[in-house]
Amino acid sequence: MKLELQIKMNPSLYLRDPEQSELGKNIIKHSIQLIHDNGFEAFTFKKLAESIGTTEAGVYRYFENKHKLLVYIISWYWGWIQFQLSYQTNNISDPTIKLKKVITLLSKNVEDDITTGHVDESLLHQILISEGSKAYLTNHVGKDNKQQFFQPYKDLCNAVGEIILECNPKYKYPHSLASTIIEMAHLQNFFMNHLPSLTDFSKSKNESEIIKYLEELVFNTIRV
Amino acid sequence: MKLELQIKMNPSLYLRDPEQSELGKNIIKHSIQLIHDNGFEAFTFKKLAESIGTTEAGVYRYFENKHKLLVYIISWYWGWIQFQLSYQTNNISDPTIKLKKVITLLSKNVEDDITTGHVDESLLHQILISEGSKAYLTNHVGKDNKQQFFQPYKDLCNAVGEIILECNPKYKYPHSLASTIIEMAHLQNFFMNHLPSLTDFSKSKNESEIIKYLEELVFNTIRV
DNA sequence: TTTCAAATAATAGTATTACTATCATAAATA
DNA sequence: TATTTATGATAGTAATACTATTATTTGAAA
Repeated sequence: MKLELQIKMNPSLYLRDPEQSELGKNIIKHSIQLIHDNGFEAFTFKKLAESIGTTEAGVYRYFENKHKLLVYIISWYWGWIQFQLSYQTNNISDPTIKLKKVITLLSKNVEDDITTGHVDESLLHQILISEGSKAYLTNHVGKDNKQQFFQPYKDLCNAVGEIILECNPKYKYPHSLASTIIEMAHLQNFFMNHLPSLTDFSKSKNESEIIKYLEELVFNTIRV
Repeated sequence: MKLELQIKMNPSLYLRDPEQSELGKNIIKHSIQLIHDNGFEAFTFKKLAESIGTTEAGVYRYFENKHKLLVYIISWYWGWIQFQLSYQTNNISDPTIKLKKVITLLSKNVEDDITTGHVDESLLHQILISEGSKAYLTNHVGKDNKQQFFQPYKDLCNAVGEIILECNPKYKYPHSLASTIIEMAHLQNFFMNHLPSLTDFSKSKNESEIIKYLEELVFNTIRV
Protein backbone atom coordinates (compact mmCIF):
# COMPACT_ATOMS: atom_id res chain seq x y z
CA MET A 1 0.00 0.00 0.00
CA LYS A 2 1.32 3.40 -1.02
CA LEU A 3 1.04 6.30 1.40
CA GLU A 4 -0.04 9.49 -0.27
CA LEU A 5 0.00 12.82 1.45
CA GLN A 6 -3.13 14.83 0.64
CA ILE A 7 -3.30 18.48 1.55
CA LYS A 8 -6.75 19.93 1.95
CA MET A 9 -7.18 23.01 -0.19
CA ASN A 10 -9.64 25.88 -0.02
CA PRO A 11 -12.25 25.08 -2.71
CA SER A 12 -12.70 28.78 -3.57
CA LEU A 13 -9.28 28.63 -5.15
CA TYR A 14 -10.34 26.36 -7.98
CA LEU A 15 -13.34 25.70 -10.23
CA ARG A 16 -12.66 21.98 -10.49
CA ASP A 17 -10.45 20.14 -8.00
CA PRO A 18 -7.14 19.52 -9.76
CA GLU A 19 -6.33 16.57 -7.46
CA GLN A 20 -9.24 14.60 -8.92
CA SER A 21 -8.03 14.10 -12.49
CA GLU A 22 -4.95 13.51 -14.55
CA LEU A 23 -5.42 16.80 -16.38
CA GLY A 24 -5.74 18.59 -13.04
CA LYS A 25 -2.56 17.07 -11.70
CA ASN A 26 -0.79 17.97 -14.92
CA ILE A 27 -1.94 21.56 -14.54
CA ILE A 28 -0.32 21.70 -11.10
CA LYS A 29 2.81 19.91 -12.17
CA HIS A 30 3.44 21.97 -15.30
CA SER A 31 2.48 25.24 -13.60
CA ILE A 32 5.16 24.65 -11.00
CA GLN A 33 7.70 23.90 -13.70
CA LEU A 34 6.81 26.90 -15.86
CA ILE A 35 6.53 29.43 -13.04
CA HIS A 36 9.84 28.18 -11.71
CA ASP A 37 11.52 28.42 -15.10
CA ASN A 38 10.20 31.73 -16.41
CA GLY A 39 8.68 33.55 -13.45
CA PHE A 40 5.07 34.34 -12.73
CA GLU A 41 4.85 37.40 -15.00
CA ALA A 42 5.82 35.38 -18.08
CA PHE A 43 3.50 32.53 -17.15
CA THR A 44 0.30 32.29 -19.21
CA PHE A 45 -2.47 29.73 -19.45
CA LYS A 46 -1.74 29.40 -23.14
CA LYS A 47 1.87 28.35 -22.54
CA LEU A 48 0.70 26.09 -19.74
CA ALA A 49 -1.85 24.41 -22.03
CA GLU A 50 0.77 23.92 -24.73
CA SER A 51 3.18 22.42 -22.22
CA ILE A 52 0.53 19.95 -21.04
CA GLY A 53 -0.85 19.21 -24.47
CA THR A 54 -4.32 20.53 -23.81
CA THR A 55 -6.06 23.78 -24.68
CA GLU A 56 -6.37 27.09 -22.88
CA ALA A 57 -10.06 26.44 -22.29
CA GLY A 58 -9.10 23.21 -20.58
CA VAL A 59 -7.04 25.07 -18.00
CA TYR A 60 -9.75 27.65 -17.46
CA ARG A 61 -12.10 24.87 -16.39
CA TYR A 62 -9.86 24.28 -13.39
CA PHE A 63 -8.72 27.76 -12.47
CA GLU A 64 -10.41 31.11 -12.95
CA ASN A 65 -7.12 32.91 -13.53
CA LYS A 66 -3.42 32.60 -13.03
CA HIS A 67 -3.41 34.47 -9.75
CA LYS A 68 -5.68 31.89 -8.11
CA LEU A 69 -3.49 29.16 -9.49
CA LEU A 70 -0.46 30.85 -7.92
CA VAL A 71 -2.25 31.17 -4.60
CA TYR A 72 -3.25 27.52 -4.90
CA ILE A 73 0.27 26.18 -5.29
CA ILE A 74 1.60 28.54 -2.62
CA SER A 75 -1.13 27.43 -0.21
CA TRP A 76 -0.28 23.87 -1.03
CA TYR A 77 3.35 24.58 -0.13
CA TRP A 78 2.45 26.14 3.23
CA GLY A 79 0.22 23.18 4.00
CA TRP A 80 3.07 20.85 3.20
CA ILE A 81 5.51 22.87 5.33
CA GLN A 82 3.00 22.80 8.18
CA PHE A 83 2.88 19.02 7.90
CA GLN A 84 6.68 18.76 7.79
CA LEU A 85 6.86 20.96 10.84
CA SER A 86 4.49 18.93 12.96
CA TYR A 87 6.12 15.74 11.72
CA GLN A 88 9.66 16.89 12.46
CA THR A 89 8.90 18.45 15.84
CA ASN A 90 6.80 15.53 16.98
CA ASN A 91 8.12 14.15 20.29
CA ILE A 92 10.50 17.06 20.73
CA SER A 93 9.81 18.82 24.01
CA ASP A 94 12.54 21.48 24.02
CA PRO A 95 10.99 24.53 22.30
CA THR A 96 14.45 25.88 21.43
CA ILE A 97 15.18 22.82 19.34
CA LYS A 98 11.73 23.10 17.78
CA LEU A 99 12.35 26.70 16.82
CA LYS A 100 15.69 25.80 15.30
CA LYS A 101 13.94 23.10 13.27
CA VAL A 102 11.49 25.72 12.02
CA ILE A 103 14.27 28.03 10.89
CA THR A 104 16.08 25.21 9.15
CA LEU A 105 12.92 23.89 7.53
CA LEU A 106 12.11 27.31 6.08
CA SER A 107 15.64 28.20 5.03
CA LYS A 108 17.13 25.02 3.70
CA ASN A 109 16.70 23.96 0.14
CA VAL A 110 13.96 21.36 0.12
CA GLU A 111 14.26 17.92 -1.41
CA ASP A 112 11.49 16.54 -3.57
CA ASP A 113 9.04 14.60 -1.43
CA ILE A 114 8.19 11.38 -3.24
CA THR A 115 4.93 10.92 -1.36
CA THR A 116 3.45 13.75 -3.41
CA GLY A 117 3.48 12.48 -6.96
CA HIS A 118 2.79 15.50 -9.11
CA VAL A 119 4.38 18.18 -6.91
CA ASP A 120 8.10 18.92 -6.89
CA GLU A 121 8.67 20.57 -3.53
CA SER A 122 12.17 21.68 -4.44
CA LEU A 123 10.85 23.76 -7.34
CA LEU A 124 8.02 24.99 -5.15
CA HIS A 125 10.51 26.21 -2.57
CA GLN A 126 12.27 28.23 -5.28
CA ILE A 127 8.93 29.63 -6.41
CA LEU A 128 8.13 30.69 -2.87
CA ILE A 129 11.41 32.59 -2.72
CA SER A 130 10.83 34.57 -5.90
CA GLU A 131 7.06 34.73 -6.18
CA GLY A 132 5.68 34.04 -2.72
CA SER A 133 4.91 37.61 -1.75
CA LYS A 134 3.05 38.22 -5.03
CA ALA A 135 0.22 36.12 -3.62
CA TYR A 136 -0.73 38.88 -1.19
CA LEU A 137 0.95 42.04 -2.57
CA THR A 138 -2.09 42.88 -4.67
CA ASN A 139 -4.90 45.34 -4.78
CA HIS A 140 -7.39 42.64 -3.88
CA VAL A 141 -5.60 41.31 -0.81
CA GLY A 142 -8.58 42.24 1.39
CA LYS A 143 -11.05 40.34 -0.78
CA ASP A 144 -8.72 37.36 -1.03
CA ASN A 145 -8.18 37.40 2.71
CA LYS A 146 -11.94 37.35 3.34
CA GLN A 147 -12.10 34.20 1.23
CA GLN A 148 -9.43 32.65 3.49
CA PHE A 149 -6.87 32.38 0.71
CA PHE A 150 -4.04 32.96 3.17
CA GLN A 151 -5.22 30.61 5.89
CA PRO A 152 -2.36 28.08 5.46
CA TYR A 153 0.17 30.89 5.77
CA LYS A 154 -1.58 32.26 8.84
CA ASP A 155 -1.81 28.81 10.38
CA LEU A 156 1.90 28.31 9.95
CA CYS A 157 2.61 31.74 11.36
CA ASN A 158 0.47 30.90 14.37
CA ALA A 159 2.19 27.57 14.89
CA VAL A 160 5.60 29.23 14.79
CA GLY A 161 4.29 31.94 17.12
CA GLU A 162 3.26 29.24 19.58
CA ILE A 163 6.75 27.76 19.58
CA ILE A 164 8.23 31.23 20.14
CA LEU A 165 5.94 31.65 23.15
CA GLU A 166 7.02 28.26 24.48
CA CYS A 167 10.59 29.58 24.38
CA ASN A 168 9.63 32.79 26.11
CA PRO A 169 6.01 33.18 27.26
CA LYS A 170 6.58 36.88 27.87
CA TYR A 171 7.79 37.76 24.40
CA LYS A 172 5.51 40.45 23.02
CA TYR A 173 5.72 39.95 19.26
CA PRO A 174 5.38 36.23 18.50
CA HIS A 175 3.42 36.66 15.28
CA SER A 176 5.54 39.46 13.91
CA LEU A 177 8.66 37.50 14.69
CA ALA A 178 7.16 34.41 13.07
CA SER A 179 6.30 36.28 9.88
CA THR A 180 9.73 37.88 9.96
CA ILE A 181 11.40 34.46 10.13
CA ILE A 182 9.28 33.05 7.33
CA GLU A 183 9.74 36.02 5.03
CA MET A 184 13.41 36.53 5.76
CA ALA A 185 14.29 32.88 5.26
CA HIS A 186 13.12 33.42 1.68
CA LEU A 187 14.19 36.98 1.07
CA GLN A 188 17.74 36.58 2.34
CA ASN A 189 18.00 33.56 0.07
CA PHE A 190 16.84 35.65 -2.90
CA PHE A 191 19.26 38.44 -2.03
CA MET A 192 22.10 35.98 -1.50
CA ASN A 193 21.65 34.67 -5.03
CA HIS A 194 20.64 37.81 -6.93
CA LEU A 195 21.63 40.90 -4.94
CA PRO A 196 24.44 39.58 -2.75
CA SER A 197 25.57 42.96 -1.48
CA LEU A 198 22.32 43.17 0.49
CA THR A 199 23.56 40.22 2.56
CA ASP A 200 26.72 38.94 4.22
CA PHE A 201 26.64 35.48 2.65
CA SER A 202 28.01 36.39 -0.75
CA LYS A 203 31.05 34.14 -0.85
CA SER A 204 29.60 30.82 0.15
CA LYS A 205 26.04 31.13 -1.17
CA ASN A 206 25.06 28.53 1.34
CA GLU A 207 21.76 28.41 3.20
CA SER A 208 23.49 27.37 6.41
CA GLU A 209 24.68 30.96 6.80
CA ILE A 210 21.13 32.25 6.53
CA ILE A 211 20.18 29.77 9.24
CA LYS A 212 22.95 31.06 11.50
CA TYR A 213 21.94 34.65 10.89
CA LEU A 214 18.29 33.95 11.64
CA GLU A 215 19.03 31.85 14.72
CA GLU A 216 21.16 34.62 16.18
CA LEU A 217 18.48 37.18 15.35
CA VAL A 218 15.65 35.15 16.83
CA PHE A 219 17.25 33.79 19.99
CA ASN A 220 18.79 37.11 20.92
CA THR A 221 15.50 38.89 20.63
CA ILE A 222 13.35 36.42 22.54
CA ARG A 223 15.84 35.91 25.38
CA VAL A 224 15.28 39.31 26.96
CA MET B 1 15.52 81.82 -3.82
CA LYS B 2 13.82 78.46 -3.66
CA LEU B 3 15.78 75.39 -2.61
CA GLU B 4 14.97 72.36 -4.70
CA LEU B 5 16.15 68.90 -3.86
CA GLN B 6 17.35 67.08 -6.98
CA ILE B 7 18.05 63.39 -6.82
CA LYS B 8 20.43 62.03 -9.40
CA MET B 9 18.91 59.14 -11.28
CA ASN B 10 20.42 56.34 -13.33
CA PRO B 11 19.94 57.41 -16.99
CA SER B 12 19.40 53.83 -18.14
CA LEU B 13 16.06 53.96 -16.39
CA TYR B 14 14.55 56.47 -18.79
CA LEU B 15 14.65 57.40 -22.48
CA ARG B 16 14.16 61.10 -21.82
CA ASP B 17 14.86 62.67 -18.43
CA PRO B 18 11.46 63.29 -16.83
CA GLU B 19 12.87 66.04 -14.60
CA GLN B 20 13.58 68.20 -17.64
CA SER B 21 10.04 68.93 -18.83
CA GLU B 22 6.55 69.56 -17.60
CA LEU B 23 5.28 66.43 -19.32
CA GLY B 24 8.04 64.41 -17.68
CA LYS B 25 7.19 65.74 -14.24
CA ASN B 26 3.54 65.02 -14.89
CA ILE B 27 4.40 61.45 -15.81
CA ILE B 28 6.12 60.99 -12.44
CA LYS B 29 3.41 62.75 -10.50
CA HIS B 30 0.49 60.90 -12.06
CA SER B 31 2.30 57.54 -12.01
CA ILE B 32 2.73 57.85 -8.27
CA GLN B 33 -0.92 58.71 -7.85
CA LEU B 34 -2.19 55.91 -10.10
CA ILE B 35 0.11 53.20 -8.78
CA HIS B 36 -0.84 54.22 -5.27
CA ASP B 37 -4.55 54.18 -6.03
CA ASN B 38 -4.88 51.02 -8.12
CA GLY B 39 -1.70 49.04 -7.63
CA PHE B 40 1.06 48.33 -10.11
CA GLU B 41 -0.71 45.46 -11.89
CA ALA B 42 -3.65 47.66 -12.86
CA PHE B 43 -1.39 50.51 -13.90
CA THR B 44 -1.04 51.00 -17.67
CA PHE B 45 0.56 53.67 -19.84
CA LYS B 46 -2.79 54.24 -21.48
CA LYS B 47 -4.48 55.12 -18.19
CA LEU B 48 -1.48 57.23 -17.23
CA ALA B 49 -1.65 59.14 -20.51
CA GLU B 50 -5.37 59.75 -20.07
CA SER B 51 -4.83 60.97 -16.54
CA ILE B 52 -2.17 63.43 -17.71
CA GLY B 53 -4.00 64.46 -20.88
CA THR B 54 -1.41 63.18 -23.28
CA THR B 55 -1.14 60.09 -25.42
CA GLU B 56 0.35 56.67 -24.81
CA ALA B 57 3.09 57.43 -27.32
CA GLY B 58 3.95 60.50 -25.28
CA VAL B 59 4.67 58.37 -22.22
CA TYR B 60 6.68 55.86 -24.22
CA ARG B 61 9.03 58.66 -25.24
CA TYR B 62 10.06 58.93 -21.58
CA PHE B 63 9.97 55.35 -20.35
CA GLU B 64 10.48 52.12 -22.22
CA ASN B 65 7.97 50.24 -20.12
CA LYS B 66 6.09 50.38 -16.86
CA HIS B 67 8.61 48.29 -14.99
CA LYS B 68 11.39 50.81 -15.60
CA LEU B 69 9.06 53.57 -14.51
CA LEU B 70 8.39 51.67 -11.28
CA VAL B 71 12.09 51.15 -10.69
CA TYR B 72 12.59 54.85 -11.40
CA ILE B 73 10.18 56.10 -8.76
CA ILE B 74 11.38 53.50 -6.26
CA SER B 75 15.00 54.50 -6.85
CA TRP B 76 13.96 58.09 -6.41
CA TYR B 77 12.42 57.18 -3.07
CA TRP B 78 15.56 55.42 -1.83
CA GLY B 79 17.64 58.39 -2.90
CA TRP B 80 15.35 60.67 -0.97
CA ILE B 81 15.47 58.41 2.11
CA GLN B 82 19.25 58.36 1.88
CA PHE B 83 19.25 62.14 1.89
CA GLN B 84 16.84 62.28 4.84
CA LEU B 85 19.04 59.84 6.69
CA SER B 86 22.26 61.80 6.28
CA TYR B 87 20.39 65.03 7.04
CA GLN B 88 18.75 63.68 10.19
CA THR B 89 21.82 61.89 11.54
CA ASN B 90 24.12 64.78 10.80
CA ASN B 91 25.98 65.86 13.96
CA ILE B 92 24.75 62.86 15.90
CA SER B 93 27.67 60.88 17.21
CA ASP B 94 25.92 58.13 19.18
CA PRO B 95 25.41 55.28 16.69
CA THR B 96 22.55 53.87 18.79
CA ILE B 97 20.57 57.04 18.30
CA LYS B 98 21.44 57.01 14.62
CA LEU B 99 20.17 53.47 14.24
CA LYS B 100 16.95 54.37 16.01
CA LYS B 101 16.55 57.26 13.61
CA VAL B 102 16.95 54.84 10.71
CA ILE B 103 14.27 52.52 12.04
CA THR B 104 11.89 55.41 12.62
CA LEU B 105 12.60 56.97 9.23
CA LEU B 106 11.84 53.69 7.46
CA SER B 107 8.81 52.76 9.53
CA LYS B 108 6.96 55.96 10.15
CA ASN B 109 4.46 57.30 7.71
CA VAL B 110 6.21 59.97 5.72
CA GLU B 111 4.95 63.50 5.27
CA ASP B 112 4.98 65.15 1.87
CA ASP B 113 8.25 67.02 1.37
CA ILE B 114 7.45 70.39 -0.18
CA THR B 115 10.96 70.83 -1.57
CA THR B 116 10.16 68.21 -4.20
CA GLY B 117 7.39 69.73 -6.26
CA HIS B 118 6.01 66.91 -8.33
CA VAL B 119 6.67 64.02 -5.92
CA ASP B 120 4.37 63.15 -3.03
CA GLU B 121 6.61 61.24 -0.64
CA SER B 122 3.70 60.07 1.48
CA LEU B 123 2.15 58.27 -1.48
CA LEU B 124 5.57 56.98 -2.47
CA HIS B 125 6.03 55.49 0.98
CA GLN B 126 2.75 53.61 0.55
CA ILE B 127 3.85 52.42 -2.86
CA LEU B 128 7.10 51.13 -1.42
CA ILE B 129 5.14 49.11 1.13
CA SER B 130 2.90 47.38 -1.41
CA GLU B 131 4.98 47.38 -4.58
CA GLY B 132 8.59 47.87 -3.50
CA SER B 133 9.69 44.28 -3.78
CA LYS B 134 8.22 43.97 -7.29
CA ALA B 135 11.14 46.06 -8.51
CA TYR B 136 13.54 43.17 -7.99
CA LEU B 137 11.32 40.06 -7.75
CA THR B 138 11.49 39.49 -11.48
CA ASN B 139 13.05 37.15 -13.95
CA HIS B 140 15.39 39.87 -15.17
CA VAL B 141 16.75 40.89 -11.77
CA GLY B 142 20.27 39.90 -12.84
CA LYS B 143 20.15 42.04 -15.97
CA ASP B 144 18.64 44.96 -14.07
CA ASN B 145 21.26 44.62 -11.38
CA LYS B 146 24.06 44.75 -13.95
CA GLN B 147 22.62 48.05 -15.13
CA GLN B 148 22.83 49.34 -11.55
CA PHE B 149 19.08 49.73 -11.20
CA PHE B 150 19.25 48.86 -7.51
CA GLN B 151 22.20 51.05 -6.59
CA PRO B 152 20.22 53.49 -4.42
CA TYR B 153 18.79 50.56 -2.44
CA LYS B 154 22.25 49.04 -2.04
CA ASP B 155 23.72 52.38 -1.01
CA LEU B 156 21.11 52.77 1.68
CA CYS B 157 21.66 49.22 2.84
CA ASN B 158 25.38 49.91 3.06
CA ALA B 159 24.86 53.13 4.98
CA VAL B 160 22.62 51.35 7.48
CA GLY B 161 25.15 48.52 7.67
CA GLU B 162 27.84 51.07 8.57
CA ILE B 163 25.75 52.41 11.42
CA ILE B 164 25.16 48.86 12.67
CA LEU B 165 28.92 48.30 12.67
CA GLU B 166 29.41 51.54 14.59
CA CYS B 167 27.10 50.11 17.24
CA ASN B 168 28.94 46.81 17.31
CA PRO B 169 32.05 46.45 15.12
CA LYS B 170 32.05 42.72 15.68
CA TYR B 171 28.53 42.06 14.44
CA LYS B 172 28.74 39.56 11.62
CA TYR B 173 25.68 40.33 9.51
CA PRO B 174 25.42 44.12 9.07
CA HIS B 175 24.07 44.00 5.51
CA SER B 176 21.59 41.23 6.13
CA LEU B 177 20.36 43.02 9.21
CA ALA B 178 20.12 46.28 7.27
CA SER B 179 18.06 44.68 4.50
CA THR B 180 15.95 42.95 7.16
CA ILE B 181 15.20 46.28 8.84
CA ILE B 182 14.35 47.98 5.55
CA GLU B 183 12.14 45.18 4.29
CA MET B 184 10.44 44.48 7.59
CA ALA B 185 9.64 48.12 8.24
CA HIS B 186 7.51 47.90 5.12
CA LEU B 187 6.25 44.35 5.30
CA GLN B 188 5.09 44.53 8.91
CA ASN B 189 3.24 47.69 7.96
CA PHE B 190 1.54 45.87 5.08
CA PHE B 191 0.64 42.94 7.31
CA MET B 192 -0.61 45.25 10.06
CA ASN B 193 -3.06 46.84 7.63
CA HIS B 194 -4.05 43.89 5.45
CA LEU B 195 -3.21 40.62 7.21
CA PRO B 196 -3.15 41.68 10.86
CA SER B 197 -2.98 38.16 12.27
CA LEU B 198 0.56 37.94 10.92
CA THR B 199 1.55 40.65 13.37
CA ASP B 200 0.96 41.70 16.97
CA PHE B 201 -0.10 45.25 16.21
CA SER B 202 -3.68 44.52 15.19
CA LYS B 203 -5.53 46.71 17.66
CA SER B 204 -3.71 49.99 17.36
CA LYS B 205 -2.57 49.91 13.72
CA ASN B 206 0.11 52.35 14.69
CA GLU B 207 3.60 52.46 13.23
CA SER B 208 5.12 53.18 16.62
CA GLU B 209 4.54 49.54 17.54
CA ILE B 210 6.47 48.40 14.47
CA ILE B 211 9.29 50.69 15.56
CA LYS B 212 9.31 49.15 19.03
CA TYR B 213 9.32 45.65 17.59
CA LEU B 214 12.19 46.43 15.22
CA GLU B 215 14.23 48.26 17.86
CA GLU B 216 13.97 45.31 20.21
CA LEU B 217 14.86 42.92 17.40
CA VAL B 218 17.85 44.94 16.22
CA PHE B 219 19.40 45.98 19.50
CA ASN B 220 19.07 42.56 21.04
CA THR B 221 20.78 40.93 18.12
CA ILE B 222 23.72 43.33 17.77
CA ARG B 223 24.47 43.51 21.49
CA VAL B 224 25.96 40.02 21.78
C1' DT C 1 -25.57 -3.07 -23.71
C1' DT C 2 -27.44 0.95 -24.12
C1' DT C 3 -27.76 5.55 -22.55
C1' DC C 4 -26.67 9.52 -20.63
C1' DA C 5 -24.06 12.77 -18.18
C1' DA C 6 -19.57 14.64 -17.36
C1' DA C 7 -15.05 15.83 -18.95
C1' DT C 8 -12.30 17.18 -22.54
C1' DA C 9 -10.85 18.84 -27.15
C1' DA C 10 -11.20 22.01 -30.96
C1' DT C 11 -12.17 26.27 -32.57
C1' DA C 12 -13.52 31.01 -32.61
C1' DG C 13 -14.03 35.40 -30.90
C1' DT C 14 -13.49 39.84 -27.81
C1' DA C 15 -11.45 43.47 -25.05
C1' DT C 16 -7.32 44.98 -23.20
C1' DT C 17 -2.38 45.41 -22.92
C1' DA C 18 2.07 46.52 -24.42
C1' DC C 19 4.03 48.09 -27.47
C1' DT C 20 5.86 50.42 -32.63
C1' DA C 21 5.33 53.50 -36.46
C1' DT C 22 3.97 57.52 -39.01
C1' DC C 23 2.86 62.15 -39.81
C1' DA C 24 1.44 66.76 -38.57
C1' DT C 25 2.09 70.69 -35.71
C1' DA C 26 3.83 73.77 -32.13
C1' DA C 27 7.62 75.66 -29.63
C1' DA C 28 12.38 76.59 -28.94
C1' DT C 29 16.92 77.64 -30.99
C1' DA C 30 20.42 78.80 -34.27
C1' DT D 1 13.90 82.66 -41.15
C1' DA D 2 15.18 78.00 -41.12
C1' DT D 3 15.45 74.06 -38.57
C1' DT D 4 15.65 71.07 -34.94
C1' DT D 5 13.05 69.07 -31.03
C1' DA D 6 9.04 67.90 -28.34
C1' DT D 7 4.50 66.84 -28.52
C1' DG D 8 -0.08 65.37 -30.37
C1' DA D 9 -3.02 62.53 -33.14
C1' DT D 10 -3.88 58.41 -35.19
C1' DA D 11 -3.13 53.63 -36.65
C1' DG D 12 -1.65 49.23 -36.31
C1' DT D 13 0.24 44.62 -34.34
C1' DA D 14 1.10 40.68 -31.44
C1' DA D 15 0.10 38.82 -27.16
C1' DT D 16 -2.77 38.26 -23.09
C1' DA D 17 -6.73 37.15 -20.52
C1' DC D 18 -10.43 35.74 -20.95
C1' DT D 19 -15.73 33.72 -22.80
C1' DA D 20 -18.58 30.92 -25.75
C1' DT D 21 -19.91 27.12 -28.77
C1' DT D 22 -19.86 22.71 -30.53
C1' DA D 23 -18.09 18.17 -31.08
C1' DT D 24 -16.10 14.10 -29.20
C1' DT D 25 -14.69 10.87 -25.78
C1' DT D 26 -15.26 8.32 -21.55
C1' DG D 27 -17.08 6.04 -17.92
C1' DA D 28 -20.79 4.92 -14.85
C1' DA D 29 -25.85 3.97 -14.10
C1' DA D 30 -29.99 1.87 -15.92
